[in-house]
Amino acid sequence: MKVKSCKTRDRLLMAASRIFAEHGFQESTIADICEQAETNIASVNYHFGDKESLYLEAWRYAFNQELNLYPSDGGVSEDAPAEQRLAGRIRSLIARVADENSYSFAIINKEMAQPTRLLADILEKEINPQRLKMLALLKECLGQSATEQRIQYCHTSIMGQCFQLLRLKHMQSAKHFPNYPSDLSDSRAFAEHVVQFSLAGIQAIRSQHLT
Amino acid sequence: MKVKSCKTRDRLLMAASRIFAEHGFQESTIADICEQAETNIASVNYHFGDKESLYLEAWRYAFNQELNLYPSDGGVSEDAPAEQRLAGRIRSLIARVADENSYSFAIINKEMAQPTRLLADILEKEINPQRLKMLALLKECLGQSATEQRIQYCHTSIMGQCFQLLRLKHMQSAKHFPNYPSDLSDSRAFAEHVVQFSLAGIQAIRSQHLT
DNA sequence: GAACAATTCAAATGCACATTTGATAAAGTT
DNA sequence: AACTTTATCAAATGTGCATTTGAATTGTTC
Repeated sequence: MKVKSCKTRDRLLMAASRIFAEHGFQESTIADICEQAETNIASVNYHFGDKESLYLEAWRYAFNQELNLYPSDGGVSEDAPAEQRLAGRIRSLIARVADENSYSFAIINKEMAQPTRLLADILEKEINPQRLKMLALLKECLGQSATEQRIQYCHTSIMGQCFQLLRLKHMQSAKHFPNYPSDLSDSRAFAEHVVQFSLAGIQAIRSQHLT
Repeated sequence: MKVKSCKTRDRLLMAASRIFAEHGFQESTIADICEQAETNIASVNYHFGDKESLYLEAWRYAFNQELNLYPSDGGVSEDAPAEQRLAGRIRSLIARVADENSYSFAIINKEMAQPTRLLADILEKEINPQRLKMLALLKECLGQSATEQRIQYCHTSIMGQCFQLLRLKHMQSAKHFPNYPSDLSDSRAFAEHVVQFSLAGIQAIRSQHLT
C-alpha cells in the first residue's frame, strides 16, 4: 500500500509544481491544485501533511525530472576546452528554462522575487553545486589573473540572461506586457545568442587583464 | 483641502511603495502599511478607495521620484556616439536598481514574477518609451544589418543583467541563498562590468554580421 | 468473506485580512 | 459662532482559504 497510492500522490505533485510555478506559493490555493489533480482537498493533508510540505516535494519532483531530461553539462565531454563546456552548460540551462513542462526554475524565479524561505535548504543543497561548477569554468575561461569579483560578475551576467528568458516567457503567457519580443519560441536561437554574447564578454575581460 | 491632507496620504504612499516592493501586492497587508505610515487602516479606503488603487499610486509615486534622481540617459549628451549613450543608460538603470530607496523596479520585478495585471497599463505607458529608446540605440550599435531578433536578444541580455542585480540584492537581504556574491554593494563596479561585458557582446555580433 | 488498514471524500472549523460603517475630530467657509 | 467639508479612528462585517474531522470507500491479508 505505497504502490497504488501513488496515483493521487503523483497527480498532486504534477498539478502542484505546475500551479506553484505559475502563481507562487502564497497565491496558489490548495483547492485549485486539488481540482487540477482531480482529487479532494483533504488529500493534501493526507499525503503531505500541509501545503508547505507539498511545495517542497513538488519542487524536488520537478527538478529531478528536468535533470533527467537535460543533463546539466549539456552533453559536452569533460575533456573539451572550458569555453565549450561553458557553452554546454548555458545551452542546457536555457533548454530547461525554456521547456514548457519545466517548472523548477519558474518556482525558483518566484522564490527570488518573494522568498518564502521554505526552499532555502533544498536549494542550497541542489543548486549550489551547479553554481560552483559554473564558477570554476568561468575562472578557467577568464584566466588566473581574474579576481573573485570578476568571476561573480560574469556569473551574474550569464544567469541574468537565462532568467530573463524565463520572465519574458512568463510575462508573455500572462499577456502582462503587451508588445514584447515576438519569437522567444526559438529558445535554441536565444541560447546561441547568449553563448556568443557571453563568450565575447568574457574574452574582452580576459584580454583586458593581460594588459 | 487638498493641501493639508497630503500628510497622511504621502506617508501612506511612502510606506506602501516600500512594502509592496518588499512583499509584492498580495502578500502585503493594509494593516502593515498603515502601521508603518502611522495611521489607521481605514485611511486607505478614504484616500485611495481600495488596496489596488493604493498600489497603482504608490508605484507612480516611486517611479517619478527615481526618475528625478537619475535621468534615464545617464547624463550623456545626445551627440555622443551610440556606445556612449548606451553605456549611460545602463549605468542609470543600474543606479536606480541598486538604490536602497528605489522601489519601482523592485515592484516591477515582483510583477514579472507574479503579474497582477494591475500595472499593465501604467507600465505600458511609462516603461515602453524607455525600452524603445534602448532598442534604437542597440540598432545603431549593432549596425544596419542586424535583424530585429538580434536587437531584441541583445536587449534581453542587457536587461537580464540589470534585473539580476535586483534579485541578488533582494535575495541577500532576505538571506535566502546563504552564500551568494559578497560585494554587490559596489553597484558602480558592477555597472562598469555590465557595460564592458555587453559592449563586447555587441561588438562580436556586429563584426560577425560583416563577414 | 471477515477484519483491518489505506485512501478518498463532503462538510465543518478557524483564522487572516480587505473592506465597510458610523462615530468623532479637525479644518474651512459663511 | 453655526455650519459644512475633510480627515481619522475603533470596531464590525464578510470572504477566502488552510486545515481538521469523521464518515464512506477501496484495497489487502488471513
